[in-house]
Parts: sequence; structure tokens; C-alpha cells
Amino acid sequence: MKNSIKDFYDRTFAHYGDLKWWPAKNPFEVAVGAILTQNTSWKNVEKALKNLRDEDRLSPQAILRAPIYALTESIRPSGYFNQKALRLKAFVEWFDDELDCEFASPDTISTAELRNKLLALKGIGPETADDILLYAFKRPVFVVDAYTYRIAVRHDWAPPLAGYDELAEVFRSNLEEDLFIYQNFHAILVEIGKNFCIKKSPKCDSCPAGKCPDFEGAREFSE
DNA sequence: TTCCTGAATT
DNA sequence: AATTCGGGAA
Repeated sequence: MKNSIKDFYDRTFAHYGDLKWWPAKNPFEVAVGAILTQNTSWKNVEKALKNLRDEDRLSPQAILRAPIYALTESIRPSGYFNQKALRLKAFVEWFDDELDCEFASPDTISTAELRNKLLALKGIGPETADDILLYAFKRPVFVVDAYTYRIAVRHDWAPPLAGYDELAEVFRSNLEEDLFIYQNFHAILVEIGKNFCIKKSPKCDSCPAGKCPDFEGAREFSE
């Protein structure tokens, strides 16, 4: 039926195809990018990643041995650099201690347990944890972010007060549990959220998703 | 000036 | 519930 989540995915997938997310060379860079992109445009994260790469600091061992102040300078363009340097360090130390710097398979540790361990780290909240689970550990978890929330509310898929888990459940219950669909759906939501379903003055007329219930009103999004 | 693929603190 | 962290681009 129209305006269903499944129909939305089918239409947008026909337009975008496989977006091949997450944009990173390897799973470790996915995790680093996930932390650096918290409330930050990807453009700025790319600058930070380039600095890390140019300075040979984009590996677990390099980050383990780098002093915080050095990390801070490398990632400065991504913003919140003081916090993120600590968060990056904390994550890699855990990744080394707990997993020996390897992305564990499901029979070693369950997705639920892994998620709890990630959430226990300072600086890893539900979105960052799920990004890492979905794109680095390849676990089928549905990622919710600001774009997901905005698009869902504008489609009346969820109430404006919906919390993270509630919103994730709305999507899970309307899709088959499939790694590729979860990975690509989130990629599509980001693409549409960034380019069309933007916060103010959304470009509904050219949106690849077609008309959502908010189209006629073209009202601006408010939280 | 606003906004950006959030999370912790108060 | 409100504030804090932040450079970069529009």
C-alpha cells in the first residue's frame, strides 16, 4: 500500500539502488567514522579521516599508541574534538582488550551482548552503537538517526515523541530482517534526509521518494 | 546565522 | 528538560 515503509523502500531502492554503505575502506574505519560523525556533517569527518590516514593514525595500534592531544589535532575538523579524541581512544582500548582488535562473529558473541558492551562505553550511544553493529560487525540492527526520525514523522509512521527503540521497532516490524536491506535502507534515508527531506524548506517536488503526507502542507519540520 | 548521519552532564 | 561540546560549509 502507499505510504507504507516497505513501499517507500521499494520506490527509493528503484531510484538509488545499492549505495554500498558504509563508505569506508574497512570495518575499523567504519567504527572511527561512526564516532567522528556524531552530530557532524560527513564532509568534515572526511577531513578528519584524511588527517588520520596521512599521519598513519588510522589503525587500532596507531590510535592505541597515539597521545590524546595528537588525536585531538588530527580530528579537529570533525568538531567536538576533545570529546571525540577520548571516545575514539576509549573505543579502541575496549576493542583491543575485549575483542583483540577483531570484529567478532555472531557465534562468538551475540548481537544483543555486543550492543550492551558498546553502549557501556562513554561516548557510544544507541546510534553510534548500531552504526558499528550494522556496518562493521555486519549484524542486522536497524539504525535510527535524525534523518530517520524526521522522515518517519513526516510520513506519519511514528509520533513526534517516539523514542529510539520505538522508532527502530516501527521499521523492523515493517521489513524483513535482512542485513542488506537494513544497510541500504539507512543509506537511502541519509541520502534523502540530506538532500531532499531537509529540516527547513524540504525539496518535496524533486524528492525521489515521491509525495509524503506532508507534501501538500509543505510545513517546516519542528521538534 | 544555521545546520550537520549525538551523547553526556546538570 | 536544557545545556554543552565545535569546526566547516552554506
